[in-house]
Amino acid sequence: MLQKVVYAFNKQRTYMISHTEENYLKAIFKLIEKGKPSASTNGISKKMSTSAASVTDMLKRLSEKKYINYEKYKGVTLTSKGNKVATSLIRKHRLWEVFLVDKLNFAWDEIHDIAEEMEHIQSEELINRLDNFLDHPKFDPHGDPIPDAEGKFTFRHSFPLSELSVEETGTVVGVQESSSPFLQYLDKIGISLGSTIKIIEHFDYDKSTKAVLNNSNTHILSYKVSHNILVQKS
Amino acid sequence: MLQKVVYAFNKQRTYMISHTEENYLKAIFKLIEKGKPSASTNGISKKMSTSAASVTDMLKRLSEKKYINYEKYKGVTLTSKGNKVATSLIRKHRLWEVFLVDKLNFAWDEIHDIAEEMEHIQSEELINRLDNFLDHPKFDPHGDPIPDAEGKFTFRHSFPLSELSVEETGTVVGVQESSSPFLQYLDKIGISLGSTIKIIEHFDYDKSTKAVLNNSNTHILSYKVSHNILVQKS
DNA sequence: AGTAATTTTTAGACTAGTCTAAAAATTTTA
DNA sequence: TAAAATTTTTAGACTAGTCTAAAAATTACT
Repeated sequence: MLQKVVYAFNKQRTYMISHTEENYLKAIFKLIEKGKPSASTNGISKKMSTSAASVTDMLKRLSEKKYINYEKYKGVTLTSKGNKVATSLIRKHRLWEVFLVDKLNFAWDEIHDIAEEMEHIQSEELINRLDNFLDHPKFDPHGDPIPDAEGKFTFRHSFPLSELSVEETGTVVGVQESSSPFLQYLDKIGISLGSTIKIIEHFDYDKSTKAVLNNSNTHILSYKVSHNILVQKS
Repeated sequence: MLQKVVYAFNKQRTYMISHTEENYLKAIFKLIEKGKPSASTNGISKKMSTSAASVTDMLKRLSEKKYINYEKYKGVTLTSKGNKVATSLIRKHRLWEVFLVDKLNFAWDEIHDIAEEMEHIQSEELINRLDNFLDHPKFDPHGDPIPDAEGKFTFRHSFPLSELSVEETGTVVGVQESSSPFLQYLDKIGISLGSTIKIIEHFDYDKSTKAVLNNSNTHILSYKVSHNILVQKS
């Protein structure tokens, strides 16, 4: 009984958000970002590679701590407190990615896992100095927007290459997937941020696309590829 | 029973050293570094701010995993495997400290806690690129040597200012304590790495020292201060 | 609307790390 | 060298995070 009291005291005294809690909040943020009004237990479970039971456990904790709005069997949304944590984590992640590419010359397919660890370093001062050191970048090496210290994202209209019309030319401004195999494939065929792509033809049969890259080579791109490349009309 | 088997399997499959285990190894390294032949449970407990019981628990685990040589009631030493982990951690810590000061312009009293988190980022490639980016520094902002990728430290003969003889002049090459209050005190009286200090007198009574800093101001330094400043004869 | 399928939650177990209190071993001291 | 002091270990509890299996709730489908 005495022990219980002591533990309760320590809990209050040393209260801090854990890496795991942060990761769950980021996962929820990303699920909702994709347009859905709320995140489901199974959706979070998939994104986090944990069991649904673990997710339910964590949702209870996060709700208790006011990071999320949660009612049993209904989906979850972030409170403004939770949103702040998630946005800050994304800011850190993307700034570190810029650091890794711009300063340490990593390739864009090597940085995700490292940034995944670095985003948990707890120091606002550090991140603001880093932001300054990197000249306040607005987008990371995959073209994703970097929120500012207040959590505001720079909006940029872009859409998948698969939706660009025949005869039109687009400029690559981002990718929807950050996996090494995908990015290495883009490297191999010469696509990077800033590349121009002109659509020759969309094939209905398998949704593949014939396109001219950087005014030189012609390639057939599968739907899986064209759908994950984000462009702006140019 | 079935569960037990599954857990054992996962344990093997996902084996990685934890942050906590790393921190204990570093603590043991630092205790032994100070000249003692082995580290005691109480010594580790003090350095880690955990109970002696927790230390004993951890020693069993670390021994099981071959990071330390441990016999009940005897002190512990690091195996070469454990030494490698500790040295690598110190390398990471000190390189990040250089980054924080040289690139992000932090003061030397603000960096310890941040580096304490950054040292756990797991990527040899990252550290080697960082080392390169920083031009292979041999000492960190507190004057401590940075081991190279093979774990070798650059040796430099230095000793506490309190042991410098009267009339002799020394150059500050390091500090034995990294706490903010101590480093800020040094800032205030104008002592940094490279400063010169000439001893005027050592007072036996309280072991304080009268000295001339950088050929200008004369100060009385307490033993606590002079003992934590490392110098070379100049 | 009622059953089937799916999703979510609960129950209970496990690990890594932590603690306090008490027991055991070692070291110090008279 | 025997008692006292100190150190170390054990015993048992607690939290955060994880799991599987089973129960409960919701959604989908005749």
